[in-house]
Amino acid sequence: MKYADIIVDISLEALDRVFQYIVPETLVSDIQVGSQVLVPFGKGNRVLRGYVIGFSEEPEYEPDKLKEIQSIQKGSMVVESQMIRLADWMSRMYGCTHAQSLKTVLSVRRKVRGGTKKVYCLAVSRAEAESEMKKLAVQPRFASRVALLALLLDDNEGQGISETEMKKKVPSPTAALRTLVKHGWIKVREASDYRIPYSGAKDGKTVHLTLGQQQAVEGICQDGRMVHLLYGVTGSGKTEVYMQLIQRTLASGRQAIVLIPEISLTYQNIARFRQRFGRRVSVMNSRMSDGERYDQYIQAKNGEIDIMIGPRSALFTPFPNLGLLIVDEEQDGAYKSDTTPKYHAVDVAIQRMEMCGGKVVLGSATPSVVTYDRAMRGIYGLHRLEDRVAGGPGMAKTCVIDLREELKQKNYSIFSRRLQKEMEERLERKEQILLFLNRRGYAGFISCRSCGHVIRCPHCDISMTLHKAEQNLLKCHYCGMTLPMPDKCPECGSSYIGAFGMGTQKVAEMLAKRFPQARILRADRDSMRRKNSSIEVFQAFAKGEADILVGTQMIVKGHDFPNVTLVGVLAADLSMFSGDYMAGERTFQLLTQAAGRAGRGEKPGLAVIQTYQPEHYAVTCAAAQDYEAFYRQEILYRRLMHYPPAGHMMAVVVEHMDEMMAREGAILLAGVMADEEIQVLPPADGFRAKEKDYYRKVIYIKSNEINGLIQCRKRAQSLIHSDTLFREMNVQFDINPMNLY
DNA sequence: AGCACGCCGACT
DNA sequence: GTCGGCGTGCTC
Repeated sequence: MKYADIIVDISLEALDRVFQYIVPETLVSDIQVGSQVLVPFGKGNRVLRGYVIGFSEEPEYEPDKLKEIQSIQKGSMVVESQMIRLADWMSRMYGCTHAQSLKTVLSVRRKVRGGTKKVYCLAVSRAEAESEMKKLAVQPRFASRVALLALLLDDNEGQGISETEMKKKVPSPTAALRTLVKHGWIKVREASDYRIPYSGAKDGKTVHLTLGQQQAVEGICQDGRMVHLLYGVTGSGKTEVYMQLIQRTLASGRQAIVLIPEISLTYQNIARFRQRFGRRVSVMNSRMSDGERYDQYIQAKNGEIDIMIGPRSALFTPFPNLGLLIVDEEQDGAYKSDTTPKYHAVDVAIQRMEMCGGKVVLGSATPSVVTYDRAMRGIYGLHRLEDRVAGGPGMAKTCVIDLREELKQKNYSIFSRRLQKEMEERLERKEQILLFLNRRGYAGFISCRSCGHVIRCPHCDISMTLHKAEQNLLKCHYCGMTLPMPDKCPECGSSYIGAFGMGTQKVAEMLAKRFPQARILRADRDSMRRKNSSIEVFQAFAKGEADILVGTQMIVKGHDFPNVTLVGVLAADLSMFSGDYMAGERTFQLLTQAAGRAGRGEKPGLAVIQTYQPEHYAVTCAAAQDYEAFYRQEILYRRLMHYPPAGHMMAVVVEHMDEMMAREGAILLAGVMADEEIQVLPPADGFRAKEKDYYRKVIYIKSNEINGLIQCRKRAQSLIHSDTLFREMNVQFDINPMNLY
């Protein structure tokens, strides 16, 4: 006997779980995951729409209570079916439950369905209602009805009251509402709360593509491969290529999704999309409420829009015939979800398009090593936009400053002499300066100020981090290896060795001391707590209300500042030794982006990169703006160490209130996961070993095949479910992690 | 959400 | 006794 796991009517929160049904013999050959079926449900066996999410051979519920599936909806797979198959894939890939992946993919399930909500209002005149109320008030058993009528008489200004509002004032109004409606005293009305869509006009102007842009568009359309990398520097006109591709997609009756890392980032570009495609475009952002997002999904499903622009979650827009999925700035870390399921938007995008037969276009000026490797191996199509569009900004000059040399020259300041000189010039000429502190992923690594040497784990070849709490031990957080903190540099014997650290606040203070005449603005997490203050600070700086803007990565990803002609990277080392295998890639990307911030206007720009390791390829290649050279170096390291794309990795994060328990759990898990095909590193302390009373152990696993990781995760999960030791334990799995745990 | 079951007070 | 109102809990 075959049984199917089915979820019914996805718009209902209360029914958000799996029900098992018998698959009748006649349907066995037709049914599959994602199939839409009709099933009898509840006491009255009313027929509901359901979706198949899986099968089993054994009943997991009292067999005599199981009902049979009534029928399968034939014909084309509707959007929901596609999305459910996608969720099913995510569950298997990322090891989460169906409930978790369905919540992500179907994203918004509201208490009230369909963008409208039910409200109650009087069906009779106020006078009639009042007399009825007085009649009922004589008997205490009508208390609920009296209260409800009073409520409706009280604040009814014609808009009605929803049941949830009533629940706040009357204990349980459902039954009383039922009788009142039945007797005709009150009625139900559907109140629409559709958002007003954007109503802008198209400009309808024709655009002339450069030769490179034309070749990219034709190449992507004619090439049989599904995934394409559009590789071009900022200002090379990727957006125009996107728009052409979208236009063709729409012309063939299909829809398109454009993913962008963050909404503020490409504000200008969104305006361009709107001008071009008018009201067929919808824009989603991460600050939107579930309700607003739901309305957009409904519009997409109903064919009222055909283009969705937005962050990660826009990936799940239920377009019925999606033909194109663009991921702009595909290397951006924001595409990796930090909550379960920890999916990567690029991978899910590819999976979704495989299911509906469309194309994926990944755009970037500094592609991720994984993506570029696939393009180099011919798995993805590769299209280069070599030239900058005429009239656009020129390339900034770069210069690398060796901070070891500054130390030798007795300059102990955090600003090199060259940077100071350039800053003075800019201040005099009334041009603006960006000072960038790349603290992203920063962990306290140990380096020598004198020779630049950084202490790395002998096994994992990543920089080790200092744990002051434990007698100054150095730890590798991949394999857990520890070393004593040396008092002299093992390379050159200098005693100028120590933890590297610097804060934006400290920089701002030193800046004020050195340049008392300059007006300084700060932009980092701490100074940006208030919701809109980042926009305010950026706008103030753009208007010229300050001379220097000091900040973290947000300033290199922020707006264009045409009057900025100098960008200073205070210590490239901060991101270069962050203690994971992606440190080099991240540094190269940040430095390239920082350099790109200088000279966006007509004036020539300069980027000054300060570092203790000027010979590191992430620095030299970024300074030369040479992505190819960087890739060639980086891929060697990845292959040598079997890091992605040469292999796959999984982080298993184990958290418990008690450190011994966390350790024991991690050891047990590492034990069941071990296998000849894969390499399980010994459990190590997390990068943040303790957080909010929870101790954190991390196990890293490497495997050439992703299936190896999925298999060993399955073994770990069945241990977690069977052993009571894991009851109080929080265990998370992350395939190809991008952050430190 | 919708449906039924069971409890409770009032009424032919 | 039985009828209708009302609260509660379940739906494979």
